[in-house]
Amino acid sequence: MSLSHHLPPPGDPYYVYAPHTHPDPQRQGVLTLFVAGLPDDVKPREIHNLFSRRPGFDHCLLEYTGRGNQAVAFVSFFTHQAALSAMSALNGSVFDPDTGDCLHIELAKSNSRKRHGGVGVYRVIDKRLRNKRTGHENTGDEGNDDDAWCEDDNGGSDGDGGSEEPLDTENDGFDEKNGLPAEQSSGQPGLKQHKGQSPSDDQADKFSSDIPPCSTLFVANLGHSCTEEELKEVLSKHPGFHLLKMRRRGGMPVAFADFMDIESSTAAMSALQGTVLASSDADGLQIEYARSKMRKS
DNA sequence: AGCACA
Repeated sequence: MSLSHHLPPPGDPYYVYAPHTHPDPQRQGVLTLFVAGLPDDVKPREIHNLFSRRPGFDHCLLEYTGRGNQAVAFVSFFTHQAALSAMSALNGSVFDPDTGDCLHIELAKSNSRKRHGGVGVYRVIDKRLRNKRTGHENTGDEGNDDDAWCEDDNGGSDGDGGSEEPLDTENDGFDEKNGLPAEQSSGQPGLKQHKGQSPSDDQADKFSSDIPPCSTLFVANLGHSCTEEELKEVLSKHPGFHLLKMRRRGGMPVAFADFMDIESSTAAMSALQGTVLASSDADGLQIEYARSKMRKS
């Protein structure tokens, strides 16, 4: 085992020694996540609220499959890395603390088509059959608008590779009691344990980020005693990291971390969001895209 | 909540 030939060229700070792990070459570049493990009474806004907070979020689609009383979702991101980051952040997290339902997330087989109208926030496809005896028809007449706009526009003559609607049916091998390691929580922030009330559903995504993706990150909520070296130590573990600049304007210090590209900054942000440093005062790092890119050298 | 450097 000779790992030494991976050594970076001496004196090249821009060298990326881990050009991003891509466990599945087939699905490299896929922008859409397949989300299973959802309860049958999941609402499209819940999916939207959850994923729209993730950096690089583009759009989502909830589909009530006719099978197994379960719904699946397709969540698309602007970059493949953003999709991977969201997947690692949310996969395995408890979606409903009441029932213990866990999210199962993987890369979709193909990208979800973007909603071209642009009017609706999220898309819904309801394939639930009313004639089938389900005994679980809890959303039958609550006046919900889940089936308001079931889109079925397969007039797809768009020359983008013929991406069809991702109709996955082989992914529902997730029984509610199939061996889900309940203690697989590897320190994931996971979901908040709101039971009785969902947090201001339709407006929650207003808090996410109206800041467009940038290859420079804005890092806040640093401890008073945080040093540039401490932060750089953490950042430099992430591919594409260039350099760090710290500022302290009276109060708490803030920092700007520049990356090679938006994919790198997005991945690092997702990975480091909320990280508690030794110098942290309260909570962890708060990272956003910077409003402007760091000036080049 | 706090976003500079040119």
